[in-house]
Amino acid sequence: MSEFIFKEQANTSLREKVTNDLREAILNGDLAPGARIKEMDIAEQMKVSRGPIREAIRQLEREGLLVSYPYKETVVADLGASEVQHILNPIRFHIEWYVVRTYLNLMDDDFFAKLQAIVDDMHASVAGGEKNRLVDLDLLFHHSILELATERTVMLTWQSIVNQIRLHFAKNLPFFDHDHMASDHQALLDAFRSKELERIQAAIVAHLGSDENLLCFSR
Amino acid sequence: MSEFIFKEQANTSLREKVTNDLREAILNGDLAPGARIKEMDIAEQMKVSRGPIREAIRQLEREGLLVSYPYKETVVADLGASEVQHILNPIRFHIEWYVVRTYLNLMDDDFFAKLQAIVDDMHASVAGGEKNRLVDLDLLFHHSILELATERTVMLTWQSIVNQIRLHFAKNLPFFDHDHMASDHQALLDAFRSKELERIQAAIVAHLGSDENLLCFSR
DNA sequence: CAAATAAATATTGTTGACAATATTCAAAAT
DNA sequence: ATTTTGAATATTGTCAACAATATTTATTTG
Repeated sequence: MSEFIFKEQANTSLREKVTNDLREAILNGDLAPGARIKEMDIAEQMKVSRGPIREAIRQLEREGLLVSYPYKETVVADLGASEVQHILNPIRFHIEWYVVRTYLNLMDDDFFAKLQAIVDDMHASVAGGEKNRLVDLDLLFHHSILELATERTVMLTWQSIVNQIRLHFAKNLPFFDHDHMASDHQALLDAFRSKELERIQAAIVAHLGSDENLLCFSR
Repeated sequence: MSEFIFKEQANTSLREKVTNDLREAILNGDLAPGARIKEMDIAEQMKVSRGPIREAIRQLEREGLLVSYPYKETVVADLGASEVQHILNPIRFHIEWYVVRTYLNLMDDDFFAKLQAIVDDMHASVAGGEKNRLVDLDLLFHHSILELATERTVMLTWQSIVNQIRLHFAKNLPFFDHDHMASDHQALLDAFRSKELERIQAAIVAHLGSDENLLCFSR
């Protein structure tokens, strides 16, 4: 057989689509924090049975987007800014810094080009006022970095926090300096290109570490 | 109505019991890393239908104990020691250090007594050769600390890694110095009692931070 | 005999019905 | 009027049957 002409057809189960759609609705704000999730409602709107819905709920619960009270109800989670600042962002920082310093040698021209394309798109999004796209690109940038790692735990941990970060963005995006968001990632990329660990660390700290919660790692 | 005489009856769904039993089996080693999980097998052994089993699988997947390949199979996850060292333990460190420095004022005599009882039990477990109990007590010690925090994210993050830590323990316990495990926690507790932040930080670093991955935080 | 094809089996994915639990609302009692 | 009780309703939890997909085995074909 000829090989690798076509990309493998994604075998997405209904459950997976439901999970994605539900997550999207939460991050959109269509389902605001505190909103109750009624299985039957969702099932009817999506024209599927409750089975896949329930499985999706279990998954989103573990992603921190839903909170479920047995035999009672499940509601959309709320998230304080301080939790992002003191807990989630430091974890992001830690993982990313680990991956970067461990897999720096895997960063080649192709990789840099890919990141540069994302940053360029970010600038375009800012200019065009496409705020949601800006968030997607921001997280895609970081996702691309984490893809360098082979450890399953890296992606697993990322997935356990990334959607809470998205929720935070959705809530607070209006208060962010969008220009700064784009140029910040350019600075990160430039630091990667230099391959100087200290400069890279400083860039990541500047990007993720707030002044209130300064982190310094050695090695 | 009279009040607070009886403890609230735990309303555990079947799904929850299944989740706990499955998790237990994995951590016991009854289901070793790589072992395939056949829904029907489990369902028949537990005498329940596949519904709750599938929901439990989704949950344990997000806890990092199972890996699921759609339409194919789900297997018990494997975990490298380096992932614990470089990713999970640093996250533990971060959360615990955040909670301790933030909620230090909540540590009262009752709290210390509770931790002391756990440490005493640890020593007893070492003497009695009850290794699994030692692990439980170790993690209970840290869980008790995290309970000081009110942020939902703290427990959520802990839950997303604690069972992987347990899996790591189950795999490597024979190579640990059990005496040292117990006395290490006594040192932590003594540091808490002193309420000196620098001493506490040093104790946590000594406990969780390896020399290869030294962490230092300010504030 | 080796490779391709097709039938048979095993396993996961989905559904709709039924059971258990919680909530709401109206009637009764104090 | 307030509380208590109990029926009615809504919602979540569980199940067993059916559908879709993957794997294995047997069969054919060159």
